[in-house]
Amino acid sequence: MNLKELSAHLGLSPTTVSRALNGYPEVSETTRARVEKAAQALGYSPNARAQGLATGRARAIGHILPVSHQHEMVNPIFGDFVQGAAALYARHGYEVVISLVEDIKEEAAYRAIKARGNVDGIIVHGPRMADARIGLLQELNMPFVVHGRASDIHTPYSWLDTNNHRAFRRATDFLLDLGHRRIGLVNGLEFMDFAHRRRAGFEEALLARGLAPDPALMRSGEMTENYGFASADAMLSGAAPPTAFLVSSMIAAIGVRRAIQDRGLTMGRDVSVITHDDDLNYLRNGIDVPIFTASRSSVRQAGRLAAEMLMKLIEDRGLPPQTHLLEAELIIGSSTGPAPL
Amino acid sequence: MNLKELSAHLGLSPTTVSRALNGYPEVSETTRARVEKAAQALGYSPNARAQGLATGRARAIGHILPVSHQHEMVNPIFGDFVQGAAALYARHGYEVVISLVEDIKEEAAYRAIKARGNVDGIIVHGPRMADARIGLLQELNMPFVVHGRASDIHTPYSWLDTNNHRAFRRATDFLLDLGHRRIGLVNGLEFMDFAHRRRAGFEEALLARGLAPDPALMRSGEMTENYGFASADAMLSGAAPPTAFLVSSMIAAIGVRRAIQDRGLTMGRDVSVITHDDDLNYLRNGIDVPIFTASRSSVRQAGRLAAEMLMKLIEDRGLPPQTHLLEAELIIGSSTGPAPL
DNA sequence: TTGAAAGCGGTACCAA
DNA sequence: TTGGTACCGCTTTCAA
Repeated sequence: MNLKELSAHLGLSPTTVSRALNGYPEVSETTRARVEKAAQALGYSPNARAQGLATGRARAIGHILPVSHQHEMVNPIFGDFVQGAAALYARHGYEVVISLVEDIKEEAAYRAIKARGNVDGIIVHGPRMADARIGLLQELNMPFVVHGRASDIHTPYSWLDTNNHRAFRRATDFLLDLGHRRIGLVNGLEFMDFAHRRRAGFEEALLARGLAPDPALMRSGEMTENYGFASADAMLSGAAPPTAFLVSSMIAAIGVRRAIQDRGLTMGRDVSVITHDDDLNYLRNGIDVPIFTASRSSVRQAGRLAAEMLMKLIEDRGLPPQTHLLEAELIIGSSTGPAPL
Repeated sequence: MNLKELSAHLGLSPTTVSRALNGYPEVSETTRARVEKAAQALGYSPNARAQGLATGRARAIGHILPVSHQHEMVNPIFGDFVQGAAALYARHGYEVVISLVEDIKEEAAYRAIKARGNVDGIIVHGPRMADARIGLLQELNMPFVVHGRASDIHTPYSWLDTNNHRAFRRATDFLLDLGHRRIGLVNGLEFMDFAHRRRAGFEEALLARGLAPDPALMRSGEMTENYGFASADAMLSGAAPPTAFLVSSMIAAIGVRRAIQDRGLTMGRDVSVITHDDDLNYLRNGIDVPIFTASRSSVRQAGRLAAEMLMKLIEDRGLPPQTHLLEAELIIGSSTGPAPL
């Protein structure tokens, strides 16, 4: 059932039927009612491609996942983020299109996405410090919102981020307040913007107490369990091992905890661990780590916010860049908690 | 840059340029080379909507997530599944379109998806026992692959599933072999097909040893942490509490373990827990549960397989239904393991 | 208030 | 081997 058939069925022109269905004012109310009833009854839905071709709008948002050859950056929070966003898009009649883009072919890929024309806007995931995608999308005049930020880019653009700096500043302060002086940082890849900010927050807290960050206690890498294990193991076998760890990812934290256990040390007594990027459920389960929340529900919430921002930008192209900074919570109600020294 | 402009630039007709770019044999090699070079240089990419309108093919696959008003069925494995699938689609030039569909409006939504025409095929997630979507999609002549199965549907259709029955049969046997006789089943909603099959496997194992399934030790519900807690707590406070739990989801298992701990019982000594739907990482971390794998990587693998099946169906409409049954592994190498009685 | 007709950017048939 | 032309299904000007 397409527009032509529907209009023939009604004895009207396609023009009138289109206008009736799209809420144009010049259609008589009786006609509109008749058209809407018939459309409903016959199960007519406009063909999105034809509509898009005629209007130049796709009514779809692209979510771009960078995939890298160097490191397998499967982002575990992506699913929740998209789920939150999709719920909002659906309410506004937008679809979600997901593309995996290899970082090598990035520029060509974005240009092709623009040319292919099946999205009206883009959510950029996993920004690097000096992410070339931002300038590129601006040049292409494609509306976009970055989930995260790019510290080295100084032109204004729309983003939404958690306050990684403050979260790690507070987490470090918390450990320092407990008396810890040698804290190991197991961080993500530091060309990723979030990892950079986390490290900055960590160092700021140390410096504020007159402590010099010790390079031997700071690691950066792709956040796998093995990376967490290797990092913690190396630090623990050093001359002056840490009494606490601040870990940028729950997955890496698993490795860190394994390294601690393998040495016969006791979590929460000999060594403490605080981690980010996690779900509160783990906490309630009595695992002895306080957690900076990037809980599943908070990630969905971020997705919803990002969707809202982007749709606003698409529908009002004159809008200035939108930004939003979410605060991470430090949860301390764990069963044992990090050990004071 | 569109086809018309490109062809004008080359002094050729749009027809010829289109043929050159799409690999038609009747174009001379010199022309093709010239066209391809120019397209590359000028950054031409065909407009997907126009192409789709002309060909009737969208080069996109829809992933439909049912959202329910009764229960918040956010599927935690969805992200990984889509990630696996998307990697395969990308290789074949397909995009992924995600739609959230409310179960109430299901029929209308699927008809609209068909009519809108921006996907060539659909992956159905979260099938129920007698899932109406299967008949509907067949009626609509829309290629589809179900992730899971629908036991009450007997017409042939394409699906890909893990062997839930066998996984739970084996898990139960394992506990029975260790001497457990009172095993609590904390299952998903049993109108969901996977939960039904898991229960069947559980009961089969009991019956095979002449044990009658005890309704007091079997629960069905949406798999949240609180549900796991409430279920386990109720069972443990019963007249004859279970000595082991078989739990259909890691999230619910967290609640189960909390209930055990709250009673002062020790996991892996007083009460054992086996769970499904989990990541091996937890195991390696020494948590004392053996696990039926639906690990993140295995879910991605399932996504890849489903994508492959669906693209085959789309490209060869005459193909008979494709099916694929994945076996879940029982991993027993945990640090403590379930306690023998 | 309604309709005819010209696109939107491609593809594919038919003719040359 | 190449080009002209109709058409995919809808929107939107312009005219009636």
